[in-house]
Amino acid sequence: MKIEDVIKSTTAMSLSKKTLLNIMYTQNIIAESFNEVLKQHDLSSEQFNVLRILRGQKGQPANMCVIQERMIAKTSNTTRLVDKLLLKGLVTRRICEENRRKMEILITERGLELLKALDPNVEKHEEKFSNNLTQSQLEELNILLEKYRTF
Amino acid sequence: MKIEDVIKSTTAMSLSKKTLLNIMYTQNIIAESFNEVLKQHDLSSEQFNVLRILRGQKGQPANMCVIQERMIAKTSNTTRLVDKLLLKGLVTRRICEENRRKMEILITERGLELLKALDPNVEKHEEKFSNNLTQSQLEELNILLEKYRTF
DNA sequence: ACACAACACTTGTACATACAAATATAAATA
DNA sequence: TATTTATATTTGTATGTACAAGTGTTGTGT
Repeated sequence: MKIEDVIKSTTAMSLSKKTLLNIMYTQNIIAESFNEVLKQHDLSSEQFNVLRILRGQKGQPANMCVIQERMIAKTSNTTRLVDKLLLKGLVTRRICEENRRKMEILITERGLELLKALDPNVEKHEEKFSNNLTQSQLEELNILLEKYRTF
Repeated sequence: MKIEDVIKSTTAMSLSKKTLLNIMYTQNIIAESFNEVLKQHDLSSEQFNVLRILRGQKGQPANMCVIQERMIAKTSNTTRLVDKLLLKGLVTRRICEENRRKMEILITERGLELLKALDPNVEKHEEKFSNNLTQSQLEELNILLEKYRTF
């Protein structure tokens, strides 16, 4: 479906605007699909993101700054996301003794199990969109997006 | 900046995942830039979107369904967005007499003036990102995104 | 040692989203 | 006509985001 049809635009629009809307809308479609995957496990995509980062630490605790800088949405409120994960028993949080300003966040066994259960569906979700493009088209898309961002 | 550096990824990831993250992140950058443009006028991007749709009606009232289906984020809560715009005097709302279930939303003179004042900045915002790509690269990007969405 | 800035994180408030349930009106059907 | 179904919109609750202000801890300069 062309982006013009998506927003039922009647008048012509510039290529710049069209491209921008196309990216915004595509992200929206991806996000909705991802939420669908996570819904059955009562997890938001942002909570999943935090868990994914913590698993990547491989046993090492992560403090709030580290989580923050690895998030895709850099302005997420990490404190509140971790609060929610704590309530669900998916992470632990304790004060870092070397620097009492910092927090040490760790993913629990239960958190790891949840991610493991989600893995196949997450992968399916990621590949679903790429299926209609060849490897070189995907590479081209990545290059174009990266260029688009650098102004 | 490559997407791997953005999320400080240490391990390799599939091209599918990389592409998906690239789109998500690019949207985030666009959204932040747009908020910057709107902030000085105390408008959120979603509120702007509603106003933009209403201007497109060219004097014809729009009901909630029409607004909803033209939004980029299809799950926005239109009622509350219109509530906010009403408080600011940027739109009017009245019950449609032909079908009392429907609402007739119209942009006010003040709303039109606000959009007019924003137009140059919005256009600058849209073109800022496209500047590093040629026309044919932009067209290619649009084609790839559209393909990416259709699975 | 003391004052002060910098850092790491939390909290408050307003706004927006996601989803389900509720309300009101119109259309369809028996 | 009465009942049911569909349509259009609103409302409630939980979650997340944006931004600014607040709290506690550490580092720096005098």
